[in-house]
Amino acid sequence: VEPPERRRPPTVADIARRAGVSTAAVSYALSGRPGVAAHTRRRIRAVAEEMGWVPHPAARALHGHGVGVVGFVVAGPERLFGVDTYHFRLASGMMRELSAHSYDVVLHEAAGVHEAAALYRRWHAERRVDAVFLSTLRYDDPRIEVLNELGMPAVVYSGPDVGDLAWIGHRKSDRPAMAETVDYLVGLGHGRLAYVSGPLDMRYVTDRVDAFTRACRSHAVEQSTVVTGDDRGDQAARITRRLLSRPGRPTAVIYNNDIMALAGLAVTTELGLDVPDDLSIVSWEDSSLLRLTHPPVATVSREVASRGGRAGQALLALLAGEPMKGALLDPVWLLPDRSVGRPGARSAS
Amino acid sequence: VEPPERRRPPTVADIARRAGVSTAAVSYALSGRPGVAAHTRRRIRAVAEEMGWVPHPAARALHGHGVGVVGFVVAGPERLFGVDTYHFRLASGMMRELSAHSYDVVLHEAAGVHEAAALYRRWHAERRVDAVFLSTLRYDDPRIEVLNELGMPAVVYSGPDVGDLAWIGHRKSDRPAMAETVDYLVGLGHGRLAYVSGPLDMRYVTDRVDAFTRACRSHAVEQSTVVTGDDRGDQAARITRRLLSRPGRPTAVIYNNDIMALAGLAVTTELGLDVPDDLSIVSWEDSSLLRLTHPPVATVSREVASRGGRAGQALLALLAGEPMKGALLDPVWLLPDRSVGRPGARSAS
DNA sequence: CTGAAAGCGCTTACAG
DNA sequence: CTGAAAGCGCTTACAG
Repeated sequence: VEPPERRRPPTVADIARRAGVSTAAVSYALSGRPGVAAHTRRRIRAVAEEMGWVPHPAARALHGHGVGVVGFVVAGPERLFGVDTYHFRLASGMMRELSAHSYDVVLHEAAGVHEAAALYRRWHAERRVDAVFLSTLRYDDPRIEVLNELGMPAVVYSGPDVGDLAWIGHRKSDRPAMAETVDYLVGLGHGRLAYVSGPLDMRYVTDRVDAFTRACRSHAVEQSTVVTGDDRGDQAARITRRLLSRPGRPTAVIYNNDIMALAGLAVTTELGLDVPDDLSIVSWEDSSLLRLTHPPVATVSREVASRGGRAGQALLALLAGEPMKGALLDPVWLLPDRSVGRPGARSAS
Repeated sequence: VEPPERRRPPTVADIARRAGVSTAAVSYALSGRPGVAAHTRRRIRAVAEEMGWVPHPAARALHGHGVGVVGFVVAGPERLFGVDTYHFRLASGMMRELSAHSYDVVLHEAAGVHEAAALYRRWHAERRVDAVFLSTLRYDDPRIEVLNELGMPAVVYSGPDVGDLAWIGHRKSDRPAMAETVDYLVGLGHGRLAYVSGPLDMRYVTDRVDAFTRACRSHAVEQSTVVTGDDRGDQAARITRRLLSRPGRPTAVIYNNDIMALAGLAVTTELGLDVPDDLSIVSWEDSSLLRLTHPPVATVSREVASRGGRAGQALLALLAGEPMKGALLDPVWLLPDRSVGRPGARSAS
């Protein structure tokens, strides 16, 4: 057996020599731009094909062409990596769309939005990516500023209010879905509702909180509670324990994500309470985890990967230079399941 | 509003002009190699710093230097992406290690090992990555062959039997941990054990199956069952239902991952059985999910991200040209929890 | 329509 | 120790 040597791949010069033309002719022929006769083009392409030629991206990048890479920085907090799968699912959908067009996706974790912004600067200086995707917008998000300053092509997952950057998102963020969820619970007879939220510096969280509060007020529910969570399951468990062990405990709880809902469900069961008779449980952003629990948990939104796919399409449009300002995602709604019912149904019947 | 312009970053020529030296002097000064006087070097570096110079990776790549990117292809099956978080956690640990050394990580999903091998060919031809990380080895894995043929630097997560490629892994794969787990369960009095495995084309799976079978045989347990799963929760639920509804049902089940264990736990509870009195449950590769369930589930291995970190270190060694053939990971063992107990403890007490 | 030439930003032998 | 020059693989005005 021969030693596995990295064979030197053929260059345009090799092709030019073999085809008996100049490297410029090869370049024009291969790029598909006018400048060579049709038959010359055919011949050059045949030679290139035969020699297994593939363009060297570094050489192309030197001429201002893209490097064929899109970056996605997941901005902390660090303790969530590998627990909350939300961003990975988003990335997964995005990758599928982009890789079909030969784009690679660089995934990066940053401890926070400032670290993410610093990374954008480095990526820009080193020309490592052609565009970035950005999600989970904060208030006064420093990333937006930096991207605008650098003139770095970007798609932001948010509402239509991110300055000049392109975006995808829902028309009124998560407000309509939250309002509808509260309507549904109230319609079932729930009078004491709680929302265990995510961190309040996230814009989508305050949107949900606000919609929750408004909807509860408009229905004049007996009691509405918002508890600020940190998206972690163990904290959600502690919060749930506290909520359920006080008098006038809620009859329905909405959790910010599936890990939290899972933890809430476990605590409820452990306390000897029944779901949904004693407590109805609703979650957001499910990863299909909650269809495996007993009982399965109702969730507002599931198809995270498909939203990542839409992000990928938006990025492709942007990179192709197409006019691309914003794209609305399909609205999400509560999908009821056995974790939700009329309060006290068992004891009542 | 002005269109956001991409400012032209400074080049070595800019620095040379400003410092009054040649571009060669700049290159030597910046690379840290001999060729310029110490004070010249200092001055040039100061100018570079002041101008915010960062090397253009494409230009460096043209000289045979690496592009500063490591690739990790997760090879199917597709339906698992975004559900099983194992590879993401592995990638997360790897990223942390590599990004500290300014390497980016390209994550890619492929439908299977042949698709992954094809992607390696493209990456090699396009010089997109300096090295790859490869996990979840199959039998006669085509990826190994292709990587050897291309002479592409790679670290394989496996045992020490991958030809000339570098590897990380456990000395005897997962065999010792599985054997110890069976010992532990038998020691508690379990006589009917089941292992709900992953797909049998994975080498680590057959290692676990083999160790399970041997250990059960050596203890002469009354009954040992291996059911081949596909790593999905819904299938694990069906398997568990079948296992538990037949006479002589197992008293302890080992699941191949945490999603399967979660589903198994839910089915057991739904059937009105108690964990651990009626059934003890053990899982593998937990993402901390199983510390949130009721009861929390005993798992064999948890620190997946830290193993990804070790992979990252191995890759860095390889890329630095250090002699790097193999590295052993810390052994993993069963961490008992409340999902495991003596069979029939409650009825007995 | 075609070719010779310069250039992208960096590195590296090669003379001084 | 230093500088002028060539080159990595490709692209793109610019003459013919």
